Amino acid sequence: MANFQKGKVDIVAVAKAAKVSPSTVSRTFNHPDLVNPATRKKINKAVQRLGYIRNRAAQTMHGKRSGTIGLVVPTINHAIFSEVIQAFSDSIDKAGFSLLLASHGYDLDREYAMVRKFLEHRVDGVALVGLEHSDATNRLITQQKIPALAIWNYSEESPLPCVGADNHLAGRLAAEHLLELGHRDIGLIFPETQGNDRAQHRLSAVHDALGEQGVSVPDEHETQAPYSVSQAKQAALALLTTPKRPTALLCGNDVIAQGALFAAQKLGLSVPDDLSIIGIGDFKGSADVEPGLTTIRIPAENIGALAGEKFTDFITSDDPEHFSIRCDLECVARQTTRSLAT
Amino acid sequence: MANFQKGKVDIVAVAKAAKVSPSTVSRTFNHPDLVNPATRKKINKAVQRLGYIRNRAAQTMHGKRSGTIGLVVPTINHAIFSEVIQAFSDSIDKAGFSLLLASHGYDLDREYAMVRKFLEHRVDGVALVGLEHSDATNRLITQQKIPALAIWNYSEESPLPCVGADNHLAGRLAAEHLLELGHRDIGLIFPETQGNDRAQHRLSAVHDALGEQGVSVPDEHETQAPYSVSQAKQAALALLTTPKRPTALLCGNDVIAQGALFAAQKLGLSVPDDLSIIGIGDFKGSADVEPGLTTIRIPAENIGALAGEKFTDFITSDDPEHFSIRCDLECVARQTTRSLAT
DNA sequence: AATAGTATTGCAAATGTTTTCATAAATTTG
DNA sequence: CAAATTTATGAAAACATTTGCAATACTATT
Repeated sequence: MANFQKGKVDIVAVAKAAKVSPSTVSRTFNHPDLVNPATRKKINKAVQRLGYIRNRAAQTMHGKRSGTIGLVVPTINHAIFSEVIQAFSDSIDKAGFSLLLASHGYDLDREYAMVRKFLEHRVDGVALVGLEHSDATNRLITQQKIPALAIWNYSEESPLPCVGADNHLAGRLAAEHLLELGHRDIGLIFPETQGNDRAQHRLSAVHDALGEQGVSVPDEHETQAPYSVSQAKQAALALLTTPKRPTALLCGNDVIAQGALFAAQKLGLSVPDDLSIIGIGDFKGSADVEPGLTTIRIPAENIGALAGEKFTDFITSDDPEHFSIRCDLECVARQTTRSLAT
Repeated sequence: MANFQKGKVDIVAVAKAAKVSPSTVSRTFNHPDLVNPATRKKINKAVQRLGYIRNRAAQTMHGKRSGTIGLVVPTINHAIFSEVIQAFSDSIDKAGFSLLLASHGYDLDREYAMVRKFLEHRVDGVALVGLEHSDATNRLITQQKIPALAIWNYSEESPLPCVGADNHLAGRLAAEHLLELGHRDIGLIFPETQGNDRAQHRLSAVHDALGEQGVSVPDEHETQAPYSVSQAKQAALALLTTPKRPTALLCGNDVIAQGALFAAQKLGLSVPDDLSIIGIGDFKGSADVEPGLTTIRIPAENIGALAGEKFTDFITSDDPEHFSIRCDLECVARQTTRSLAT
């Protein structure tokens, strides 16, 4: 039972089955208050019986919203972003939107391609991670007048509305924490900053903060590692076996910090007695490592949820007003850092 | 420059600008070989100048594929699935498809709702995680004749084509590894199995394998924890402080195993000397923990990539043929397990 | 009971594309 | 050079909806 013969079930099939006009069926969905309750019941029964499912493509063509939001992230499978995606997804789902997701692997040209693809699907908005995008992308967004949003980063100068944290501040907080604890020989492990403004902002702020206290980082104590525990571990192993080992490691994010922690353990160094380690991010799990990782907490869930909420508001509002939100950062001192002053 | 006045740019605007008919513009996109190269050039120039972007909604309405595939996962932000999502996304992207993503938090009714939502968007296929779905979902899929695929699990009896690993086997392999090492007092930490056939299959296979060797697990050595490092750590702490501590812990997955590892470290137990720990999954990072986690490797990337490839093939093929693929498992012995036989 | 509303429904046009069919132009063939 | 192909283009119908407008039926008012 259900699903009539082979034919497609569209709104006119339903109309026929309920002995009304297609317009009335359409109205039952879109303006139920305009149709007689009795008729509505008939129609719903027909819908049920035929297994009719609305066709958003047809609606979209008509100028209605598509009900989709495109999100383009650097990568999906790094703890960093998967939390934001989850929160964002849940949040827009509440407002009835579906998520189109794509990743570009830190390649801004691919990011452009993804945004284009989403525009073909007539998404109601595009959310991007970070503030650094190709000119082509920016042009595309303004030209097509598509609602756009930058997630994860916050900056006053952002051309796009944004919801996120100030990465300069994140870097500064991390540096200041170590400085306060008396560290002067500080090693730095950051990812490639090209096309990654998060990392870039953090790193430059770290240098600024250290510089203000007259601390400089020798070249052999500053190294690069991608956001991968194993590669960060390798990089940290190299750094920690240089002649004059630093007393603290400041890492571009928690994944790297975790790698550094494992490297230290591998070398038999006691953390935090022989070496302090601080990360940035406070990802799921950072609290649970042994010892618990000291880090600058970036509220990923908050950011994702807030971004989704504000963005859908923006999209559905008649007179949308611009917004940008700076989410608060916090230094979470756990067990991987300690004061040198003893 | 570019973007003419305020008006919408559609295919007829382009046609007008290039002084051809809309049909020709459409053909330029869909069957370029049928149109004169000179005309094509004119049209492309017009497209460029007007900033025209094709409208897939209109195409879809016409019966063309929407170019989207819906993927419904339990959660996005657990390492378990984020890797599969990443690989699947990349894989279908190569075939020109976009990913609609949703999560249901292990609630099969929400899964149904998500699938429905995707059908409204006229996705070209739906991929689900696992083999256990609500009747409503199964009915919906067959009724609507939508290509569907189960990812992550493999089973002969699956009503849906599937690409994944045999979780029974995974559980069995883990149990056998511990048995071979001589362990008889084995603790089990698994997530709630309700609505999670992966966990359920693994757990029942573990019991079977242990039972075959006459090993049984006392109630106080079998506990539940969700896929969360911190909660697993709590559960493990409780389990490890029972009067007669087991010599080995078999964990439902690597996240739990990692939590167990941290718990052991917190209690001052040496792994693997005082306690062996084995996980299931081999997630990113499992190799890098200190000590490296012994686990049953489930090739998430492979599964995601293969699933995407086969599924898009299936969808685009004229005479699609059914497929199901069982991905190989492997016991990766690292440093968290050791033999009791000394 | 006639008038003015109001509630309910249907008709038809519009949305942006693709594709079939027909036509015109160019090219090949005998 | 005429006939037969082939190539290139356009006209129009079709796809599944929504919505403004018009028509009808019903209710309330005097």
